[in-house]
Amino acid sequence: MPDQHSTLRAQRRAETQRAIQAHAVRLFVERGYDATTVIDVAEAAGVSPMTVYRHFPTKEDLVLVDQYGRLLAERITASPAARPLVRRVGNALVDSATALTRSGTTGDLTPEGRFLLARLRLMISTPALRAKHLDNQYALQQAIVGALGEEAAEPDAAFHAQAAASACLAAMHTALVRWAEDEGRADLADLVRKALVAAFGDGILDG
Amino acid sequence: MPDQHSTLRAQRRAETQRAIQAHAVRLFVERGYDATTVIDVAEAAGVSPMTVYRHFPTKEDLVLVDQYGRLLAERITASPAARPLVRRVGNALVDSATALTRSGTTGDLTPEGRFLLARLRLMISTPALRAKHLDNQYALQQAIVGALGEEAAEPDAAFHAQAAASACLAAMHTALVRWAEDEGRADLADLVRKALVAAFGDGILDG
DNA sequence: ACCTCAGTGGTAGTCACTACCATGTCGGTA
DNA sequence: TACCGACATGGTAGTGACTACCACTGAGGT
Repeated sequence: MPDQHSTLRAQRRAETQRAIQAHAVRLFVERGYDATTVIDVAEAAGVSPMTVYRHFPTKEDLVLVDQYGRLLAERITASPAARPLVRRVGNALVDSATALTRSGTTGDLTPEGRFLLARLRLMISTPALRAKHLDNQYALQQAIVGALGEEAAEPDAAFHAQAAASACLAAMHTALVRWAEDEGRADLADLVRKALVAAFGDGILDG
Repeated sequence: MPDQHSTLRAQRRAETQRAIQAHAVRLFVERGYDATTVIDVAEAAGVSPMTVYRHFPTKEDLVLVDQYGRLLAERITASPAARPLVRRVGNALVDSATALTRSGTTGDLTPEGRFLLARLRLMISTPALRAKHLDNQYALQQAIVGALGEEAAEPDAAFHAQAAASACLAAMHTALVRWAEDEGRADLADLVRKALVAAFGDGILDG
């Protein structure tokens, strides 16, 4: 069974990766990003420095790598193409925020939410992380615009698409920063909704 | 005359800095950013590597440092505070674009415009430069929002201000990218105007 | 003539990251 | 059961960005 083979390997690999990232973020929070070397992270995780680099191409990726960016992009491209772009993006943002931070029953932060909060604080306060994070967001913006296809072929349409996509992502970013400053007490999905309404008016939201 | 003293010193320093940056950008364009070391730049400029670092804190700043960011910020904060933010920012962007790229009489690109074009292409194509450039833009956004003072104290107003400022800067960025892709043939101020209109409608522009 | 100090150069070191090769170990196969 | 292959990992040696510390020089101002 080659399926099970690769599956087990992948699980093993994913677990190692998760452990390395968890130790990295913990150390970065405790000692600061710049004051922590990749060797420190490797020792804490019980692996060699080379293994760290095998799982994370750069030190920044120890904080920035997550599944949510790809998940968000999939969610956006999977939404009905007939609807306006800002609604598609807006709903994907709100849905993701809800799923990621609160458990439905208790309303408390999920462990993933707490981890995201720690990573966000690092991203906001550390210049190197902030810069690369913004570049990732810009790449997502280009992916969103690219998903429009020929719709954005002419200059004017392209300007519109870039403006709409960047405004969506800026709204998300503003909401994330506010959420992090608030220590995660506010509801992230709510903040995203408010930021989107502030940028585009009430029309974006469903229901 | 302590004035002349510091003035002459500053001129000397500024000239060295300009020469280093010119050689750096030329080499980056010729050989590529990653394939060019700071030592290469230092040798080309006829100075020691340490002198390069004295004038530019990081290798990225060899491409990113310019006076226009500060100039733009001053222009924005100097504009009448009574007017809407997007109009203030928009007019400052259009004015700066006009001043920086075309001579009034011939309509050709100024040397500064050609230099800006080369730097822009590097910023767009090199990940490290793009990331730090986006972080600089984000810092400018925060400065713009900060210039609003208590106007943006409440959450809702802050969301509005962040959304407006980021949309302005995204419009500028879109125009700059389009201008660079067009090899500088189009009129930058025109592109900025079109991007602003695409984002906000006709209302932003004066006259 | 002397002093000051900004601008510059040298040396040695840290750290992120890479290329190349060796090892082990686990899953599938004869 | 004995073997094989492939992937995850470890080691070594290097490059390049960047810093800390100290020394020199030359152009002001007294």
